[in-house]
Amino acid sequence: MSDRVKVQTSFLIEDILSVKDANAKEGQKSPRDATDEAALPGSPKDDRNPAATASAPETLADKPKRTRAAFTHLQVLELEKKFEHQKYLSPPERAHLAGALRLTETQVKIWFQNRRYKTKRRQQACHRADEMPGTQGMEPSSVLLHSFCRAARVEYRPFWWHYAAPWRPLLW
DNA sequence: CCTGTCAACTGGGATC
DNA sequence: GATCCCAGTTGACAGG
Repeated sequence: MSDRVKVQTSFLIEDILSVKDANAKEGQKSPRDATDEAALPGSPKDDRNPAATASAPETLADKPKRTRAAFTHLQVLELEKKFEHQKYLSPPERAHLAGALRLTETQVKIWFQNRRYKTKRRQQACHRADEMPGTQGMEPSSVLLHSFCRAARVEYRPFWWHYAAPWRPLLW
């Protein structure tokens, strides 16, 4: 926990580039990467498990804490760019992107999976909200939903608008 | 403390 | 059987 370093996302180009350089030079990565580095695109349900190479935890107390990698701003940017053009990646494309971003293929795959699901949920939520004839008579949750959809259309993604044009109509 | 976010995880179905 | 996907959940973390 204390050794977990939350990645600070900076919008400065030099910061972004320096992060990349730092990663490239010393192989520094998000906490999970340290274990995922060895995760080959094998069985999707087995490529996690950091303890797999060490002795298996015998008790719950021995069970390694689950970590959540914080992708760098640059990594997210590139993933978003790719996702914008392609909602699905072929294995070679995934491998190439993973290599370019110094992520594992599993991480790229999971990211795209989560991204598609997230997009779909947002669309569904917005669709339901838009079907409402105004906010009149809304239940509190619907009101929140409606405001969320409005907010989503102007979501704070300073890097996003440069790339969002092609498929934005679905959501934004 | 509660809540939202998000990467990681699980489970089940589909495809080859 | 291996691998992919979706749908939903879990767990760590940050912010209010």
